Amino acid sequence: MEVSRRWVLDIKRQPTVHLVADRLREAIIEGHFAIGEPLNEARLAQEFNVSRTPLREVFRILETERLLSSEPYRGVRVFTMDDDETEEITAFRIHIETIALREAARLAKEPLLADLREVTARIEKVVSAGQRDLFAALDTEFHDVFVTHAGNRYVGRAFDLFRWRFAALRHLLKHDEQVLERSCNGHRQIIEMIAQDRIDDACEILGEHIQNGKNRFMQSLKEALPQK
Amino acid sequence: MEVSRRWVLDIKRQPTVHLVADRLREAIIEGHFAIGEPLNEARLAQEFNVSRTPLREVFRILETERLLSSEPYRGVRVFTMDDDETEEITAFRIHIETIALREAARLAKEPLLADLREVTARIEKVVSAGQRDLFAALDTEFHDVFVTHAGNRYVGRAFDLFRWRFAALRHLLKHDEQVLERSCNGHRQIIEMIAQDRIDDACEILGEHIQNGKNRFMQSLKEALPQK
DNA sequence: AACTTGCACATTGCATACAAAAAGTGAGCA
DNA sequence: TGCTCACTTTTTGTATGCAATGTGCAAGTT
Repeated sequence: MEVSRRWVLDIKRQPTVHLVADRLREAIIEGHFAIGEPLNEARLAQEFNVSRTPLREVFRILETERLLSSEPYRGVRVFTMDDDETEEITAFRIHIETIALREAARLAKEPLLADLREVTARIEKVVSAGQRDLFAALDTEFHDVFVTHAGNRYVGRAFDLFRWRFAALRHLLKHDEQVLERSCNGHRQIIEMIAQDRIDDACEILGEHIQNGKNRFMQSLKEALPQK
Repeated sequence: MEVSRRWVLDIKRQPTVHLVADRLREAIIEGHFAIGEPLNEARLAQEFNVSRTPLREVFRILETERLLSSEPYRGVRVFTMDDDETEEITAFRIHIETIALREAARLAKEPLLADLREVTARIEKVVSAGQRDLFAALDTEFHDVFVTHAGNRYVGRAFDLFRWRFAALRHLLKHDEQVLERSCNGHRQIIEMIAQDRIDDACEILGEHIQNGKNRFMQSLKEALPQK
């Protein structure tokens, strides 16, 4: 059995479905489509230089990930979120991130703190340089740190239930100086609380931090959805 | 808008992908395939009386739901779980069900209790009749009650991350009288604690209840996986 | 004018055909 | 026996064509 050298050959061609799925997911996250925008199979297939068959498989994947929604014989469109869902996703996000924070602090406190500080340093550099457009991506990174140290794949998958949506929506947000400053403050406080083993306090602040973003999201969503 | 009579026309044909996806998912859950069993596209398509094209879309859906895993050019197979994953899924399940219990008790205590009691009554009837094979499905129902009353779609989706797997695996479990009795006891205690607004205690018992099942699952999985 | 009806066109759903990769087979050889 | 290598068979991956469904528009009716 030639399994021993398998890794050598792993440059092998990936089926187009994976490639296209990754590219389309990224395109959605990067905001290249509007919220709720319908996607035309034939046209999109042509743009990706593939046939409709693999593209349809991609649609089913992203549909299951809830980045797309579909109706029979009417095609797929980019996800949307109403106010109810925004409330629910926020409540859920607080739950999951709290779990991740607690687990990460319990299992790997020092690596966690190191990574949080590293990301925070980059954030502050960006903020003080006035590059507000870069903030959102880094903020996402900050929150990702908790999951990566929580050491539980299912927590990661639960995270994925909202991560893509927030990633996609963050392009709608406008950050002013005040918001950025408050957000950075939150990050600093969370790190401090973890360092002092005041985990309950850290979770409390994390929850408020997430909650703070919610209303701004809801506002941005309304502006992005003129329909009805 | 003619939405008022929409139900009249709702007999319209569902695309086969949905139908096949539901049937295949159910087949996996009902244990018609072995853990890790490879699925042959052409053969399965023939059995479902569809072509390979829609079946492949179904594969992508169930793959994203993690009921199937796939390797390029080597097809898909039914999921498996190693010990690590069993640990992680159990820890995660406790987290999510605890969240669901708390939210349900907060938002809809009385309907929650009513449903829990109703399911419990059916469970006890089945147990006292010695129909042990029906127990697992009803136990799943018991746990579902928390989610349905938690009023948060994302909690439901997080639940789905492990629900299908447990549903599929429960067919591997053998229940003896003692285990069933202990399980019923757990249910009764949980209901009692919720009724008395002792939510922390209820969560504690729920956690132990779930944890109890873990080792039996791990044992059953080992027996079902002779490979290596 | 508002509201249906019929029809052409656009788009999705599915089956088939072909291409590409993996798995199986067996002869040849040490 | 155990190994390699060429070849065949099987299986997966992708493209194309046709059928089924939805959409838009214009003519006809009240």
